[in-house]
Amino acid sequence: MATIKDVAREAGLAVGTVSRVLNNRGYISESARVKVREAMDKLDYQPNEMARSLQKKHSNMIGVIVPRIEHPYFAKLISCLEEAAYEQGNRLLLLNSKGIRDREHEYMELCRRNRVQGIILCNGNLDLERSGDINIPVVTIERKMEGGDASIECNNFEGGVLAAEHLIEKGCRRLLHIRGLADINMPADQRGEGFETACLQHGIKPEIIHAPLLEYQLENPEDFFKNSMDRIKESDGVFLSDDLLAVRLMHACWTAGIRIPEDLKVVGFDDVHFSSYVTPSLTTIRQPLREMAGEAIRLAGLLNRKEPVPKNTVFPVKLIARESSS
Amino acid sequence: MATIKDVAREAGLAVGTVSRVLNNRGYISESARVKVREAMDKLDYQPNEMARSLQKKHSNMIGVIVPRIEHPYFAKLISCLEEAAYEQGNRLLLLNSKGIRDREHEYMELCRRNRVQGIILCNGNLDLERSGDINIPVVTIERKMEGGDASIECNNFEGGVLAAEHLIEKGCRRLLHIRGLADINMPADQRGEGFETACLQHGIKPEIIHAPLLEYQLENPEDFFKNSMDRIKESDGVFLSDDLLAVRLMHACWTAGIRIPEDLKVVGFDDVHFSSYVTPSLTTIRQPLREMAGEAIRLAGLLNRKEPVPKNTVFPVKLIARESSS
DNA sequence: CTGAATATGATAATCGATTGACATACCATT
DNA sequence: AATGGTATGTCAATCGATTATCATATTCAG
Repeated sequence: MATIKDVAREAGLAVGTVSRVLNNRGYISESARVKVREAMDKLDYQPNEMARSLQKKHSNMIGVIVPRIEHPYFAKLISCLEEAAYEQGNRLLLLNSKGIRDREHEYMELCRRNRVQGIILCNGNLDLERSGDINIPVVTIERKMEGGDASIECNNFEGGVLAAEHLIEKGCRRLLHIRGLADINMPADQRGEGFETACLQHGIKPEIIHAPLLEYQLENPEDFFKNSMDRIKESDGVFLSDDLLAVRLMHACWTAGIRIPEDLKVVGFDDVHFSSYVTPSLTTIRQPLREMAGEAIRLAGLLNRKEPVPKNTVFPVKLIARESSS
Repeated sequence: MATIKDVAREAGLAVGTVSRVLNNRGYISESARVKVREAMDKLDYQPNEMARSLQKKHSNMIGVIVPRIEHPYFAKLISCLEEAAYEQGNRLLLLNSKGIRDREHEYMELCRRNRVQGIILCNGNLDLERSGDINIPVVTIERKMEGGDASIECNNFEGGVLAAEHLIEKGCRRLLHIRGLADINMPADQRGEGFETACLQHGIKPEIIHAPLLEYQLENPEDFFKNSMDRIKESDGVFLSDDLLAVRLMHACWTAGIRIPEDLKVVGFDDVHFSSYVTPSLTTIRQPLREMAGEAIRLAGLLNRKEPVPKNTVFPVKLIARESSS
């Protein structure tokens, strides 16, 4: 493949001049620009990013570590991150930790080996002390981590409040909250807190069911709903901590003959891809993922340039009313 | 960050020896190995992959270009690709073309700039001639491309046949096929061919509706199903060219009071994440994505080493019977 | 006409690792 | 004692770009 020297020779210019054209630095005449561009086209030249990164001491990549690519929430998040990275001239090095601690740690080191500009860490389980000495900016999304440089989350508490108020407004009085049980303290736990708080303010004491999750999914959906069905039947409005859980509940209700929304109104959280087209379509709390992803990438860039950034940014959420609570 | 020289100094060895330990090449004593490992740990050394890639003339990355990350089919595919890449020591450079021709082409060049080992091209629209002179292996998945070095697909035709036979076996006689209309000739078109062929063999002439797609999704679902509802009502079994389409059909049927599976049996294609838990759960044709992804990564590696590979590999499909056709 | 601004060339160092050539040891065998 | 395998050191080139320095040449304004 052609190198910058080939381009210089072809254009009849010095290597330094070509480099200045490429990086738009110093004095360059229009004629030089044209000559370089023509030579590049003729030789089908693409600058070697490896060499550039080596010289610049960092690549143009951003490492993204998620626990599950296929999960619709993460799929959406990755999509937003890719778009944001593209806009800011960065690339995504996508790494799937599968919630495996060792894998997550291994991927952090891999990011260092590749001299990424920053690491976006989504949820996951990484313990703090092991990654304390990483000298690459770490931005977390929807996850607490003391070792991180910046964290981004949505207003989970407010989301719970919105869900409660919506259900109450729709006439529900026997409220239930089903929350996924993660192994460490996550910002998402605040969803339930907000829900409870709002319920109590309206004089309602909600039921709460903890659902054991494995890699962000129910371990055994059939058993879980079978065991919980009595309590579900006693309620007329339920808020689930994520849309995946909500859709599974709706399926269990369909099987059990509980009609949604007539018998039971359902509100989820996240507003993932399928939420708008499942049957019935799902009322949910939407996280502004596009904005959150954009901010994460932006902060990673700022941190890379040693500029100060806010330690924690909270984005507003919005209730999207659909059929499941109409 | 520590360099190989620092490690050599710390271990009291020469740079060459350290390099040989790192790359497991030539003669190395156990004591040298230990000393190097200890020095690496002490200095928290991570080899600079940029420097390595520059020297080796290719990175350890594989570029993956998809038209939509968030689409559940691609999310699953990306997940499988990441896993396969991990197993073979490669990383994923994830690029979302959004079906935009220029973006896809831009991303191909970006892959060249990053000296990726290979490019996995999923569906998408890239025209052939523009990428003919790419000197990086290109493996396509579910997509025809003359310029590609290898293509991988599932047995789409057979999938259509399985769908038809399943519906007929379940007692359906008024069969319908709704297919997404892509702008170029894709392997997925064979799904409909297989369906038709099998129907005709059983003496049934299926109805066919073409659904206009935009970026692998219905442009206007409400209008589409409103306009098609009469023909849908006349049938008792429908095969859709993908699960996303199938779920939207099920929603439209729910709205229109058509019961699934009692009034209409539904079969989709792909077996994406939600297919097993939507209401009702969706009978579908499963592509062996894990195997297809593994093969794609494997072929990219072989091609990179100039080894011969099969030009086209077709994987078997399997019908997964669920509630929507029971 | 002179000095400043503009434009480019030539050259070399640098980023961090790989690799090969060559030299030099220390062991075992035979 | 000679031979050959094992283990390592030294040194230098290389990958492809960036960047700084210094030199040179042109152009233009005052």
